Amino acid sequence: MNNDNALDNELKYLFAINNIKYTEQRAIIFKIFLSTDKHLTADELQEIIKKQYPEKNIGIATIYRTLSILEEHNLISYISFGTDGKRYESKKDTHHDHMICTKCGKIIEFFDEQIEQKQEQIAKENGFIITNHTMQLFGLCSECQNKN
Amino acid sequence: MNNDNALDNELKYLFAINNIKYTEQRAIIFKIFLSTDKHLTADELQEIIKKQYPEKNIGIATIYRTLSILEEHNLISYISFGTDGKRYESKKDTHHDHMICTKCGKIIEFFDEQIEQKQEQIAKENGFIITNHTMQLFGLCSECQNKN
DNA sequence: GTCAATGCAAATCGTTTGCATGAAC
DNA sequence: GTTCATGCAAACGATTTGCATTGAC
Repeated sequence: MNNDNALDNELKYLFAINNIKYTEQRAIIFKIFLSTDKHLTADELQEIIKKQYPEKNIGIATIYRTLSILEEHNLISYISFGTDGKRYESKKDTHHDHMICTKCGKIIEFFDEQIEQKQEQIAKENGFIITNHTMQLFGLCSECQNKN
Repeated sequence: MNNDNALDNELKYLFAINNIKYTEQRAIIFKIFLSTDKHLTADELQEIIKKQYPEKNIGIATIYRTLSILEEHNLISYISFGTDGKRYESKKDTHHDHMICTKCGKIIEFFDEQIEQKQEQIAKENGFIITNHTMQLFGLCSECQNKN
């Protein structure tokens, strides 16, 4: 399809300026992130690939390696909590933090300029340079509060 | 020693009101948390036990089980990032968040009332009830900035 | 005495690595 | 053609589990 070719060319360019060699596997993985707002584990990604590209077989090792590369180049980011592994999301949206429902797993994204500024200020006061940060509020989403 | 007995009795009481059966292993683990401000992994805990209580042998499974129980009852809390496992700390200190140096692993604790209030406000706006939260600023501590 | 906690070893889960093969430039 | 990416299977590290034994009440 034309649209797909156009997108592929965009990806080739994006990868090129990031010094990432273009391969079909990497493009597929990145396109999945562009088309969803979900926070995916490596496993879930592989499931999606099986459904969406049944003729392709992308090994789990390749998925992990690709996720690392995309993350190093700041094209995706991840959140992680407990033992359940990392969940990745595309960085097409601006930075934000997460509220996570401990009952149903729902993730709500939010952003607060004031908190961001405060974080920078606190870091500065401690002679610390922030390269990255995560903030996660755990609790119950409104639906789960009523499900008792 | 008398002091130890007094502490043990306090722990017995603390465990009792939390509905945690008192065992020597659990007491040892909890006492280590009371006597340090470090953020410990299960492994590190076992090492400390080997040194501090050479005559005791506490299995790693017991340590993990105890950590879960103490955490469920809010007597300890943990931070986790990446694949390196959870790091636990006692809750004897008030709530705080963490700055983590990605070079040397140093952890700086901090607390900001304004951020805490903002978090509550944002949660409320989303109909979300916070039970718990973590905020981690990753970057370089002042020493590591100069080590280049 | 009963039932839950422990230690041990085996199992599990997410992730990483070694290696032979295949694709990108 | 050379170099780097892939898929597979084996390795890994943190954590969990099954089970026989021990300890708490």
